[in-house]
Amino acid sequence: MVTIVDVAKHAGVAPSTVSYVLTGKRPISAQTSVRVRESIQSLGYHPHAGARALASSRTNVLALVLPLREGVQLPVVMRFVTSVVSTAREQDMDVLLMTAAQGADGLRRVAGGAGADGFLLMDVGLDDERVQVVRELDRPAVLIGHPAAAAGLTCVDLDFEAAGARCVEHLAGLGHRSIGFLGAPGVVYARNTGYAQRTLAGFSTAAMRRGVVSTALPAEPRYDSVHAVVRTLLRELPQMSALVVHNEAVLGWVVECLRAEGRRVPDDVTLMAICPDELAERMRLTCVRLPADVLGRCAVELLVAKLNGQKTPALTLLPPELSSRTGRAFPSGIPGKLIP
Amino acid sequence: MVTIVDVAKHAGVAPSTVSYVLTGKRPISAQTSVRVRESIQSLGYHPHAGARALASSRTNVLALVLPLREGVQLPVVMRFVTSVVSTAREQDMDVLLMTAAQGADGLRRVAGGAGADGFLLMDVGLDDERVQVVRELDRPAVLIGHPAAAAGLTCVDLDFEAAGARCVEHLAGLGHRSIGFLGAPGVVYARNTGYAQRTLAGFSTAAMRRGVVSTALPAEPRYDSVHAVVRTLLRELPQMSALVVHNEAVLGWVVECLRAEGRRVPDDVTLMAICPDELAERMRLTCVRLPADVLGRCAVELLVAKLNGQKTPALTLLPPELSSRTGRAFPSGIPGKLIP
DNA sequence: GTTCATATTCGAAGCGCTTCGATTCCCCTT
DNA sequence: AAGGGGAATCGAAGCGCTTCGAATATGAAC
Repeated sequence: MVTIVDVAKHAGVAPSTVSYVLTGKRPISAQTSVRVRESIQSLGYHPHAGARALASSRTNVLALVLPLREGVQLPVVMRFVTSVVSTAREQDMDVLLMTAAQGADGLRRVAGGAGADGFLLMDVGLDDERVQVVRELDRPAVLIGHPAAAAGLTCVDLDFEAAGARCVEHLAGLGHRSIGFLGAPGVVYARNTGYAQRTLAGFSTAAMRRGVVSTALPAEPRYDSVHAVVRTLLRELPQMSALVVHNEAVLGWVVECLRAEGRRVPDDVTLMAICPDELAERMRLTCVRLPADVLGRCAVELLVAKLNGQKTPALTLLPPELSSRTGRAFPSGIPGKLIP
Repeated sequence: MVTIVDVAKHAGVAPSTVSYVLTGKRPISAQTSVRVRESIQSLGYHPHAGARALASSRTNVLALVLPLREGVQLPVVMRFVTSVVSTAREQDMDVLLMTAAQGADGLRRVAGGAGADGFLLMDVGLDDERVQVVRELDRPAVLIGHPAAAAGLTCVDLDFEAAGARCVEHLAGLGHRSIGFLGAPGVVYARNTGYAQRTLAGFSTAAMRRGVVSTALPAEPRYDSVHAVVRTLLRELPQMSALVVHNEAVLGWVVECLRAEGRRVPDDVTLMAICPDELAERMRLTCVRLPADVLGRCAVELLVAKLNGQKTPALTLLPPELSSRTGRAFPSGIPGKLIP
C-alpha cells in the first residue's frame, strides 16, 4: 500500500506538507503543490479512509436511512437515492446505506463507532420514533419529511399542504366547482404519515376557501379498489368535473375506471396528479411535481452545512411547482422504469 | 468518546484483553469476558470503525454498486438491496452505496483508500466494462449477473436460460403447441444484457426441442407498444394459446391488450411470467420466480467467504422455481409497492 | 518445595493520517 | 547592517485499535 510517507519521500517534502496539499488547510506554494500532486498521481496514492477518520475525527461518510416498507414509492426513493449519492460525491463524501429496520441501535452503533459524520433520514412521519433517537445522538441529521414539531431539527420537505392547495387553485381557476380527491392507501393515513395528511388538509382547506365542493377518499393499490373509489366519488359528487390523484401506484387505472363509468378524460373530467414529473409526462397529465432529486440534493447540502458548523433552518419547505400539460391522457400506464 | 482504554480501566483489565473479548481471537476466561461485557454495556462503548480498520486492515464494509439506469426493475433492485443490507448486518458488516455512474475511478478510490473490504456489482452485462476493473483490483468482488467469460470471477445469477426453458416445459406439458414470448424493451437486448438474452435463448431452444411454434418480441414500457406487440404476436401465431412475459413493467397491460384483441385470460390464452413472486401473486399468475432476496443473501455470503480466504465457484446459478397459480387473472395491475 | 506445561492476561509497538507549535527562509523596514 | 514580519514547510505527538511476544498465574507432576 502507498502511504503518505511514500508520497512525501517521492516529492521530497514532509508528510504534513502532503496532507496540507490534500486538505488545503494551510497555504502551500504552487510549485510544491504541483510536485506533490505529480507524486500522488505517479504512485497512485489514495489516502486511507480509516487513518484519516482516526486522526481527524471526520469520516467523510454520511449515513442514509431508507424506509423500505409498505407504501413507499419506489421510483421516488430511487431518484432520491441517486441524487443523494451524486451530491455527496460532489462534496467528497461517501454514502453508508442503512434501513429503518436497523432501528435505533443501528443509529447508535454507527454514530458511536464513528461510522458516519451525519445522518439522512428519509420518509419521517408526524410522530416518528426516530426523531427522539436523532435528538439524543450527537451527530447532525437531516430529515426528509417532518414531524409535527420540527423545532431543534433540520427537515426538508415538499410543501405538501401548498401542493394540495395548488391543485384546487389551478382547477378552480379553470372554472371547476366540484373536485374529487383520490389519495394514498388507507394504511398510509393510518400510519400518521405527514405528507399524505398535509396534502389532504391543503386540498380541503383550499376547496373550502374557494367555495368548491369536494370529497376525498383513500385508494388501495388494486384495480377493484380504485374502481370502487371512483364510483363512490361520482356518487358523492354527481357534478364532479375534476379529480386530483395523490397516489402514483394507481394513477394509470384512474383513467380507465373513469372511462368505465362513462367519463372521458379530459372531456368530462379533468385529471391532475401530485407525482414525479416523468410519470405525469408519460401519462400526459398536468401535475404538481414531486421533486425527489431536488430534495436529495437539498438534504445533502444541508447536512454538509451542519457538519461545517453552520446554522440551518429547522424546516425547509420546497414550494410546489405546477407542470402543465394539455391534451389527451393515455389510457393507462404505471411505468416500471423511471430511472433514465 | 468512550475508548477501549476506558472499558479496560472500568473492567480492571488491559486494553488488549478487551479487544480479545470482542474479536474472540484469543481465549479469555468466562468471568473476565463477562466483566468486560458488563463494562462495555454500562459505558456504552462502540469500537471506533476507523481505528479498527487502521489497525486490522479490515473495514467490515462492503461496497454495493447499483446500476441505476434505464430498464432496471426497481422492485427487484430494492428487494435485492434490502436483502444485501440485512445479510451484511448478520455478518457484522455495513454497506457502502455506490452507483455505476461513479465508474472505475470510484472503485479504485474506495479499494485503494480502504473504504471497503469487497465489492458487490449488480446487473453485470455480457461484456461489462467493470469486469476488467474488478480483475485488476486487489479486493474480492461478487458479481450479480455474469459476463460471457466468468473464469476467475465469482458470479451469482438466476439460471435465466433454464427459466426460459422452464416456461416452455410447463406450457408444453399443459398441451400448448403455439407459444408467444413478450420480452424486455429493445434497448435491454441491444445493450447485450445477459439475463434477457439468456432467457430468450432458453425459451427458443426449448420450444424447438419440444416442437412448439413460437415467436418472441421486445416490448417498450408504453401501452401502445404492448398493444402493437400483442397484435403482431396474434398475427404471427394465429393459434397462440399461451404467452410468456419477461417484462415486469408491462405485465399489467398484457391482460388488457389480449382482451382488447378478443382473447380472454386464461380461457383463450394462458399467461405466465418471469417475475418476482409477489407481483405474480398480485396478478394471480403462474410464474418462474425472480428471487432477488435469495440472490442478495447468496452474494453477500459468497463475498464474506472470499474475504475469509475461502475458494468460491466462478458461477453460481440458482435453479428456476415455478410458482403455480390457477384461476382468473386481474384485469390489470402494476403494483407500485412491492416492499411489504 | 521445585519444576514445567498450560491457560490467561499484559504491554508496547505500530497502523496512516492530521495537527499544531516550531523552524526556516526571504524580503522589507529602519 | 541589524531587526522584524510573513509565508511556507517541517517534525513529532497522538487519534483508538489490533497484534504478538512476554509475563504471570494456576495446577500437575516429581
